[in-house]
Amino acid sequence: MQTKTIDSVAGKKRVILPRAVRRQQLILATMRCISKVGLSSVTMAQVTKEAGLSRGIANLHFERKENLLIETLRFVTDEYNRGQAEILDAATFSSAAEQLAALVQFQFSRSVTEATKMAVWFAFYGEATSRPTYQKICADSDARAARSVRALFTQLGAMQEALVDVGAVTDGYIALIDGLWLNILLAPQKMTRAKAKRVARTFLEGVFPSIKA
Amino acid sequence: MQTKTIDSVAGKKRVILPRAVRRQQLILATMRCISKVGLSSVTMAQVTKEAGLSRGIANLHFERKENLLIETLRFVTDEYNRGQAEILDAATFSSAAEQLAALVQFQFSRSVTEATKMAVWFAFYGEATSRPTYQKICADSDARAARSVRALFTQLGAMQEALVDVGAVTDGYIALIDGLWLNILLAPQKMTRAKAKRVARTFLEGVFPSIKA
Amino acid sequence: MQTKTIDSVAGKKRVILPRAVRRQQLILATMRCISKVGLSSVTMAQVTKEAGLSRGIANLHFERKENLLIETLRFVTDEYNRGQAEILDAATFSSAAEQLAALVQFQFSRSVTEATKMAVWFAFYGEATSRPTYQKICADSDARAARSVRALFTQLGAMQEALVDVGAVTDGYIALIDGLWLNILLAPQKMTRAKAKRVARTFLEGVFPSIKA
Amino acid sequence: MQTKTIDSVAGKKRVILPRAVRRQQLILATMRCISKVGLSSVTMAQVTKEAGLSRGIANLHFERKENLLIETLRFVTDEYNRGQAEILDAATFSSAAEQLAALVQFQFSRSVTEATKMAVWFAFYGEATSRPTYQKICADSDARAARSVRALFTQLGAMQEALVDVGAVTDGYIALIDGLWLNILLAPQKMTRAKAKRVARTFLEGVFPSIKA
DNA sequence: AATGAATGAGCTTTCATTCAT
DNA sequence: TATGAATGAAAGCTCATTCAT
Repeated sequence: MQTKTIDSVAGKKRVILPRAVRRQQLILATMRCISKVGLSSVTMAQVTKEAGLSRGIANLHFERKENLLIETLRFVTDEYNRGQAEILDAATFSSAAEQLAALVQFQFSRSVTEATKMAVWFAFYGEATSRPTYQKICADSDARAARSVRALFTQLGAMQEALVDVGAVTDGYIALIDGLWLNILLAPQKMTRAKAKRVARTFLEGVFPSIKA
Repeated sequence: MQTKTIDSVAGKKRVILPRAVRRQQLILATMRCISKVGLSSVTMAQVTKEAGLSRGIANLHFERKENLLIETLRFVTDEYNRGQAEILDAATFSSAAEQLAALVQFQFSRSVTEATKMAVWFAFYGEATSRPTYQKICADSDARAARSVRALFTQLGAMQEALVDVGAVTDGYIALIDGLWLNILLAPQKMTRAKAKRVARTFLEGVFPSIKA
Repeated sequence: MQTKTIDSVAGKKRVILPRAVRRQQLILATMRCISKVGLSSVTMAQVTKEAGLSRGIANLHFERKENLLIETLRFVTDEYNRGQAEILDAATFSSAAEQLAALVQFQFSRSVTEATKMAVWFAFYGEATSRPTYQKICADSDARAARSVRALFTQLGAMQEALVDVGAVTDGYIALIDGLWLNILLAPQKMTRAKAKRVARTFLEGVFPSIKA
Repeated sequence: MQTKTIDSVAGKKRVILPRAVRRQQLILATMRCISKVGLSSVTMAQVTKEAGLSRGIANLHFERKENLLIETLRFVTDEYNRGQAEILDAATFSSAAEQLAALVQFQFSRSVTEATKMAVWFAFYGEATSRPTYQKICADSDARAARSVRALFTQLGAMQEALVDVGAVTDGYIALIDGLWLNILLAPQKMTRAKAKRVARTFLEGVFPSIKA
């Protein structure tokens, strides 16, 4: 509704902050809104209210709603990719098996699987078919993620007695993770993080028996 | 195709058709629209135009847009569940292994994985978090699908030498299929139906060695 | 996605009228508004209110505000050109001199010089430089008007003893009329229609002495 | 030109210049903008950008957009009136006829008829009906201009054999000039300055035969 | 005096819904 | 039933204006 309400009563002080800070405030608010009302119902008014900022600020920093949404998707994918890279590119692990364990741990960490993020993730997946920009960002992120997983699997495969089809296994693993995330999103009480981790580990142990404790 | 016939019947002025026919015309048009422009951008005008019908007819048959969307989701999930049930409830298979093969075949059949349907499917998944109605329909459908898969897996598990954690395997398989569908949707040229079937079969053969030809 | 709550407040009876009627209602309302508040301040809300119609109807019939404005300009120029053509193309006059008198009479008729129309006319002239579409409509209208005036002047010129530079006279006459209109618009109490007619006639009599009664 | 010097002085950061200089920078920028995009589309952002100044400076020097526009109109009318006065009030001419020639020369000088100025002029005329302030400035300027023209015509009229209706001639001449300016603005390639001067001179020679060379 | 980030009123436009035909 | 003109709430966006720096 249009009524001049409570907001104006508060008589907020005008604060000036760096561009990057404002942008992140808005992106985080956007994530919360998408999670709350869905991508198709988010409005700029909601987002700015959620961020505790004025109506005009989003346009000041992102120009168009579309840009804010794209940056939000980028934020989520970048964050995930950075996290995964930290594990897979790290030299701190004594073995590939250990790295694998860390990967599973990360993929189903509270931070990665928190409802807000999962919701954002799948909200954009759902629109990706019809939005080339979303499509590209998702595809690029997926490809990057897959590449480093494949590298790890190649290492592990070399250690196995039997021949492993690394390509197929990578595809399968990636799909499995995506599917588990979807289940966590849709039925969090049925698919817990612990359960998901167990399923993922079972899959991996089936393929790479050597990693079994 | 059936729709063709229906469409061709539709003339220019005031053709009166059974309620069910009109509803299906609109639902199919909605699916095409969602696939084309995304769930968040579909408009009633688009849908009715796509269906070759008048602006007002959607409200006549569905009352609200929301209802049309819900019915569209129901249409897709029901169709899938009916198809899966046909296979899993059938007495025509000589063995559980054969039934499993048919299941995989079905899940990655052209009909099930066609872009339009996948797009609709994930469009609604993306909104499910924030829409209890979508959530429920998706959850119910998933549960039904999982139940019959689990039944089949239980049968197969009994035939194995080693003990199989049927629950975990079912969860894993369901997740794997969902993930593969997602990949087919997002990168169809990278994840083909053939590849997806191979990945699914590999997963199953890992768990149920007895099904290997 | 847009969701709408159903709250039908008691209101005006919904009347359905032909497209052409609605368009004209809106164009006339636009003219009144331009005259009242100026081209740069007209809003769609004002126009529809002035027309006694709903907020959405202008977009229904003109799609964009810009189109409504263009059609308004067209309406005014067409009406003028039609009126002028009626006089200059008419076979009902016994002499060119008579026709000339009728032209002056028309150009400063109450209908042509009414404040609303003059305001619209010059409002668009003022924007024409920066709007190719306005520019073109104005230029086309002017050219059409000039052509038939020139034809008449050519006839009259042939009847004169001295040589008349018809081109220059036409340009001068057209400019004079435009200037008089401008004065009528800006200072209606100083430049009356009667005065303007006298000035125009004096100009013409200076050039074509034969028309003097 | 003077502005150039001013502009080149303007560096990058916090150059402080006299109030009058800043105001003129902004007024000139406003004129260019009006000519480019039209009065109804000028924004403060555009103007300050055109002037190469910061967003906030216009408000600092003019308080409101409306004031800047009014000052712009004043600038244009004052400049014109000063120029015309220089000629008509001058004691340097040996005859009224010579003065008349100089007036025509001035009125269609490059400086007076340059596109930017003509555009500004008619942009404000177009809005004058609905804006008392514009209306008044235009009317005052017109009256001042008319007064001195009338004085000159009175002189010339006294030198004629036949009786001249000075009032009507002045009105006619003023209207003619306005109309010619309008034509120069709307169709500069059809109505050149030279042509306009010829038309004006022809008008004057018709009224004051004595001025003919 | 000068800057530009921040604000929010108000604009155009979209579109689900209603309803006369 | 069926149509599409009409409605108006609500969305995105613009931009004059304010004000901390």
